[in-house]
Amino acid sequence: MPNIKDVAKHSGVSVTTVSRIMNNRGYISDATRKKVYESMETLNYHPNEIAKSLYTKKSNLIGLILPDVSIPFYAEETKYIEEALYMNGYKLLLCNASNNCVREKEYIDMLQRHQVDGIIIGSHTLKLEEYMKLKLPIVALDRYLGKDIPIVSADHMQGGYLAANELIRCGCKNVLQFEGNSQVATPANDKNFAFSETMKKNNVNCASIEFPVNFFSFENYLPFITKALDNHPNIDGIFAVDTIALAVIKELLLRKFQIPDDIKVVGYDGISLCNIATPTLTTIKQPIRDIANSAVSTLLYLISTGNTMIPNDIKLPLMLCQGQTT
Amino acid sequence: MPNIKDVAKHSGVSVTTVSRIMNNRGYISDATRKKVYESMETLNYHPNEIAKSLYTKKSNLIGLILPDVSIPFYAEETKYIEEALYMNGYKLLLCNASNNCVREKEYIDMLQRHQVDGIIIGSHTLKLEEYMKLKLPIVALDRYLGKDIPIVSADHMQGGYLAANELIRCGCKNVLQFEGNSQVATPANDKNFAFSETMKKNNVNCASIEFPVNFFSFENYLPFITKALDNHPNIDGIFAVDTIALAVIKELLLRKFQIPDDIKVVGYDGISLCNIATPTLTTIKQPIRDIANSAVSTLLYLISTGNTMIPNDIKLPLMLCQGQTT
DNA sequence: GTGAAAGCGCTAACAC
DNA sequence: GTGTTAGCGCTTTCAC
Repeated sequence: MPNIKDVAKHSGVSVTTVSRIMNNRGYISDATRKKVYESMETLNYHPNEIAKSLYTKKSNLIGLILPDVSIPFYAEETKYIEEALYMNGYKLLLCNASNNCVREKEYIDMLQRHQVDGIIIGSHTLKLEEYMKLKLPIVALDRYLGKDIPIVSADHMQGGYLAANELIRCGCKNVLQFEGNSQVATPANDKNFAFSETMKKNNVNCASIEFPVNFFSFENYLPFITKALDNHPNIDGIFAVDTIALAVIKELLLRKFQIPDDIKVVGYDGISLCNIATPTLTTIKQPIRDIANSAVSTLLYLISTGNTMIPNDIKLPLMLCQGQTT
Repeated sequence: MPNIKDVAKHSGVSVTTVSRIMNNRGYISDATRKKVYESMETLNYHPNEIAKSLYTKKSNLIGLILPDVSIPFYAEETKYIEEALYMNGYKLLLCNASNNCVREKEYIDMLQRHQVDGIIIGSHTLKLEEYMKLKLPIVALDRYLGKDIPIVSADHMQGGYLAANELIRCGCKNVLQFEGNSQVATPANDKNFAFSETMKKNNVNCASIEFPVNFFSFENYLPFITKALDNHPNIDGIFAVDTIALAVIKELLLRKFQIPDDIKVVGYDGISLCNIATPTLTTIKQPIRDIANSAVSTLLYLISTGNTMIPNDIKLPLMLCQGQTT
């Protein structure tokens, strides 16, 4: 691989000049510029970002730590984050922490060694101190990682309210919600609080079932759901995140329930699959793209201000997406 | 951030000694080793991989170029690739080419500038020459990128055969398959060939419909599917990749078909959602994890041998996953 | 307008 | 066992 010296030699100028041309700094005569560009072309020169990073102390790399990209919600989030970073000249180092604290710690360490300019974290298996002692710019995706670490998330209070209202509108009197685990420190738990509060205010019976921590695999859902439905035979409305809602619907259809006649279902997240499922799922859609964009712009802001200006937490509005389950 | 010099000074040794300790090279007395480790701890030292990479000419970074991580199949593939890389001490730079040749070209250029040690490519929007002129180790994921670029994929001939046989077993006499676009140079097209050949041999009528290029968004599927079903009213079996199969099922149920009584459906890919859909989809499951592992080990092999030993293409076996649609 | 040279943080001869 | 030093490919100050 040719380097800047080769280009300089080939075009008969100094490395300084080549560097200036690459970075558009200082005055360069058109003749020189042209000559150098030609040399780059013929030599098939690719500037070495690593050498540049070493000097400038800027890698243009951003780490993204998630529990698991293969979960549809995270997969979509990742896509939009990558896109927003790309638009701003940054590249994405993807880390699947797999809800494993050893791995999450190793990833954070690795990202630091690789001199990433910042980290977006949507996982949370470590102690708050671990996050707070990092000297890097960090943005949390829907997680409470500690004081002074800005959070970007949907406005889950509003989300829970929207879900509750949809079931109330449909005349439900006896509902069941599947909650995320309350141990996980995430604003997303607000949706369940808002949901049951709204139900209470409207005199609707509301039972809640908490999912175990890190219960992400589809195979695990069904037995858990079966038991929940057995224990709550008289419900007429259900609220759960999309993937669980889809599994619930599956079980309900097996039990010969008519949806939405006998029982209504409202999902949460708004992953693309809701539209392709049968029946299509009524769901509260998180603004995945806006969340990604906000997370990226917040992080870039932190980077540009040297991580000293702490921006406010950001809460983005959700939307009801009407499907065939209500 | 402290550097190797600071550690050396703090522990009263030379940078060489510190470097040796970090890399476990040469003889070091236990006392020195202990002293240095302590200094690292107290200074909160993180070795700078960028400086190391500059010297060693090895970044331990691997680029992954895909059309779109948010597509479930790619999302799962990405997860396993990341995992396999992590196990081998490599990190993943994720690139969504979005079926856009300008972006794909920019990504390849960017990955080269960042000195990645290799690239896994599951996209294909550029000319073969563009891939072949790269001096980097490359592995193609289910794409023909050019001579001497090894391909890892499922054995799609077998896959198409399995799909056909399942429909034949169920007594189908008049089937329809949705094909990927034949313009895209991928071994995956083999499945459609094998499918129709097997049908022919068994005297089953087989119509084929080709999807437009880069037709990935769920919203686009339905009108296309509607038209296809209108044009083929008397079919009793359908073969399509999972996401399309799910959309087809949706439309069939809308038309009051009984599945599988009136019509059988076989999917392809075996994404996790097949199990959670209602009815669960019978599908030909690609060995996503094995593909990821093979792609990574092939790439690491190329890297270790200096990209000179061209390994054979790898074709991995698929499996029928029985669901409720056949 | 252009060049010489120092230095970013690390590794690896080579010396002792 | 440990230290001195050149150099990886780039940017930037300072000099002309």
